Amino acid sequence: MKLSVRGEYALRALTHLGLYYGPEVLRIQAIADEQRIPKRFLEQILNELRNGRFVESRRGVAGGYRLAAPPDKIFLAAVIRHVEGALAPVGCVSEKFYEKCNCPDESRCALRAVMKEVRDAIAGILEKRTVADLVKKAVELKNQPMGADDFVI
Amino acid sequence: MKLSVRGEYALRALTHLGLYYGPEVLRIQAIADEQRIPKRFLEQILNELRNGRFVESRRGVAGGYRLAAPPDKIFLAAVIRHVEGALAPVGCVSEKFYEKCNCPDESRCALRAVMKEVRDAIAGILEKRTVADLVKKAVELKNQPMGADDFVI
DNA sequence: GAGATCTTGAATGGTTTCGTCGAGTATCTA
DNA sequence: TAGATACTCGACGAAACCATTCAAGATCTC
Repeated sequence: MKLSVRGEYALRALTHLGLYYGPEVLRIQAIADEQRIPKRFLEQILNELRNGRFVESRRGVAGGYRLAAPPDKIFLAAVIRHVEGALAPVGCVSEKFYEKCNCPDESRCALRAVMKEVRDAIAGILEKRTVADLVKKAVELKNQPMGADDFVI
Repeated sequence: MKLSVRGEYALRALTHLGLYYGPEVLRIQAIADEQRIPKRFLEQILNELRNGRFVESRRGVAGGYRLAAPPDKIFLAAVIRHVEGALAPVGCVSEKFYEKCNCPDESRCALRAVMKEVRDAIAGILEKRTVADLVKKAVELKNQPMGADDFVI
């Protein structure tokens, strides 16, 4: 039940932009270098995020991207839905990207109930979390000494 | 963040087998017909479930499949992990199918914390739910009148 | 022994994913 | 105004994956 690489890159790029949130823009090359994301692929992803109004861009010599809203207004659920579609593990319990499944009788599908539970749990987390949370965490982690083992939540 | 069709078919087949749990076996054709799953594909899936010891089989004229354990001992998390791998949305927070990601510094990855939260939520549900829960739900839904609207959890 | 059904390993075609490319457009600076 | 830089758009390609199928063999019951 994987988040796509595209989705992951989108979130990492937004986190990076969140770290530098302000009037200035960051160049794609800079984000790509820092986050080790292929530049041309990142171009495509940022363009899509611009379409979703998560970022805004400026062309030209001093061009680049920046967040289109404050980090605490950009919910992770919205980003993931925009970039890759439903959060729900099966289409028929998706509230925003409903897709009929092929089971014989959807109104009698036992699996649906459990999958709705999973969908609600995922949405419950991602609809609360924002880019600000990621930024805060990134700053925390940046400031902790090297060599720390796996952190715990 | 989709469950694959394979994973879904596996769970539906197990639910069906759970409905008829007992010493007798069900033929693949019967499960396929009832659940509208392509027979040859289902053969492959059941074989994999047999490898994971979720079902057992008997060959020959009276051949077929049945659950290898009581329905309330077959956890959905175990099934999904067997059939399609990690529950976690990103490999680097998977506890059972760890995969390094490509971010620059995993120990400083802000996204990991949120994705671990999501992983824990998904696992929290699926490690509690069993095939017995699906069977119980299936029986409930079967016994309710036609025409009922979307059920609620 | 025939027929029915599982078993194994491989194959196929379509789709998706990840990533790239070329050319165009816009903007800024010298 | 020209050149440089960076965004924008639409398309492309390889690889991987997914959903599904196939052929032949093994097993079991009647």
